[in-house]
Formats: sequence, structure tokens, C-alpha cells
Amino acid sequence: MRRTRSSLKQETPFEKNPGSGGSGGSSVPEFRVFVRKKRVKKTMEEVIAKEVKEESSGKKFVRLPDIEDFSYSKDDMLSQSTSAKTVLLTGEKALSQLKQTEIKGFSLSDPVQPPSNWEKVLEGIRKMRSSEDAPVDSMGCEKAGSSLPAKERRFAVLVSSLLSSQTKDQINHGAIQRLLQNSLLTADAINSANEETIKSLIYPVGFYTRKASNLKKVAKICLSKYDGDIPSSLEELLLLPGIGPKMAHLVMNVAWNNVQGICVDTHVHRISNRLGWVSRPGTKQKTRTPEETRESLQLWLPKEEWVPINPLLVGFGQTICTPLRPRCAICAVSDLCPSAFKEAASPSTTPKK
DNA sequence: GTCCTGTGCG
DNA sequence: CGCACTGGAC
Repeated sequence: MRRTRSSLKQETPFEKNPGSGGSGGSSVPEFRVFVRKKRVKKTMEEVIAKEVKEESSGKKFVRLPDIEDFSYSKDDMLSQSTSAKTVLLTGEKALSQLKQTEIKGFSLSDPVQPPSNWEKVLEGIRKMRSSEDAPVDSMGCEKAGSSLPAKERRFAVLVSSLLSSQTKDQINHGAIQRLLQNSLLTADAINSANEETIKSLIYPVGFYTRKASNLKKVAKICLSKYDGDIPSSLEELLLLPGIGPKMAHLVMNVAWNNVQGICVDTHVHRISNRLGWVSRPGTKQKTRTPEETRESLQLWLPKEEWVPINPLLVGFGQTICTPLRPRCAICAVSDLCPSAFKEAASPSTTPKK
């Protein structure tokens, strides 16, 4: 049993200097590089483990000989892929030192460069979004139970996330309200409530039958393992039925106010690839899963954009950069987009075969 | 008929 | 990977 909760008190894995907008003089540059496995049987952890020292804070630091300020956080390593890991380097000195150091069985990529013009693209999308009106305006669970005590608010956020997939915001909100009015928004109450009752209260959210069942299970787990609170780490959130990577990151963001990763859904996934913002490690191929996209995006996107990028691209994806027949003709950033007019163009220009 | 801000199963 | 789970909107 590894019930150890190494870091109940969450800290951001890496601190960014705030106020990067103002031209502060003393900011330390950060770099991320891939560490890639060559054909060696050992896992990344086995190789690096020797060098890892766990500090009391729960953060892990790597100290390699002759390298200062070389660190990675465990959160960076959550990746499912074992062939490539990312490492955060603080300071140019560390980068040059690491480049000269050989780690047996592994190769280092060049530091990941942000895609050219990404700031202009983001700006353009923001402008389009402020004029257009997309169904998504605010994340529903953001305000879920905002007037409740902290613990109950966190539970409300979790429930809201559980219900919200494939469900319109408004429907989700109504379901939460009904649960609240019936005092069924705590782990304790849901655990002892009838599943049929829950089912009828959350109707008509999508997949209400399964969600009612998941809700019961989640409440039970929260009650027995977390004293009615919700898990405070990504790993533990992912163990809950009905919580996948997308919602786990959302819950970390909103419930714990702890940005551990970008919340990537199909819109963020699709658009990031169209813009050429992400690729499979060390290649130029598109990413294949939202998880790959998340890792790739996190390599270069400044952390202050990690939260706003989701609603921004979701709205953009619903109105303009749609999955089928993207409306490149009215898109303000089509001249910066490598995929513009490339797929399934307008009806008039039916591609000849 | 097809499309959804996902997750879990085989 | 592909599909089911659900129902409403277009």
C-alpha cells in the first residue's frame, strides 16, 4: 500500500517570476529539453534515480555532477510515454552544462523553441473570440458552489466536472443546483443517498445513468480515503471512476488552485496541431492523443497561459476552427496557420480527386 | 442523419 | 483503436 501522500501541501513545480509583463531585469530564463531513451533496457527512472534526492518539501531534485540548478519535478514525469521525458532547466549555465554532460543511454534534444508568432496567433484568436459569441463563456464548474466552505466547494467542483463532460454548461449548472437544494453535494450525503434519486436529480446531463453510478462510487472513495474531501493530486484524482486526464487537470486547476498541467480537450488538441504548435517528441509529426498534446504544449507555452488557453481555443474551435470544414476564410490568423485552407475547404471549392 | 468541452471497456 | 453511453440541437 502506498498511501503515502508525499505532498499534501501543493506547490507549483517551478516558480515563474511574476510580472513578466513589466520588464524586470533579473529574470532567470528557463529551458525545457527532452531526455530520450536510446536502445537501452533500463527505464528513465532507473538511470536518473541514483541522482535523485528527495527533499522534505516533496519536490524532487536531480543533482548531476558539475551541473548547477538542474532539476525536474515529478509532475513533469507523469507522462505515460517512457521513451521521452522532459526536463526543466533553470538558467543558461545549467543548459550549457547539461549539454556537455553525457547521461548513459539517453540523448538530449535541443531546447524546445516556441513556435514562431505564437503570440500574434493567440492575440488574433483573442480578438476573434471577443467579437464572436461561442456557447462557451465560462467554465461551469469554476463557480460551482463558490459560496460554500472550502472543502465542500472542492467537492462541488469535482462533482461538476464529473457531470460536465458532453453536457451543456447550463444543464450541468441546473443539475448542481438541484443537488445543492437537496443537500446532496457532500460526499457523506451522496454516499448514503439512493442512486435513483441522484439519477433523477442530475437528469438531463449526458450519460446520467453512468454518472449517477460514478458519483456514488466517488463519494464512497472520498469518504473512506479522504475524509470526505477530494484527492489533492493528479494521480489520485485519476483513480476515481469517471475522471480522466482532462477533468483531473481541470479539478487541480479549479478546486486546488494548483496548475499542474494544461487542460486539453479535443479542441485544444485539434487546433494545436493545425497551428503546428505541438509534435511528437523530437519529430514534426502531429500528436496523436490529447495527452501527447498536453505534454508538447507544456514544453514551451508560458505557464500563465496554461489556464486561459483552454476556454480560448474551445470557443475558437466551436465557431471558426471547427473539426469539419474549418472556416479559414473568416479566420484572422489564417495567414499564420500552416493548415489554413488545407483540409475540406469551402463547399464551392470541392477538391477534385 | 450527425455532432458534441470525455471516459472506460474490450 | 473503436465503440458505447445519452439526449438534444441542427
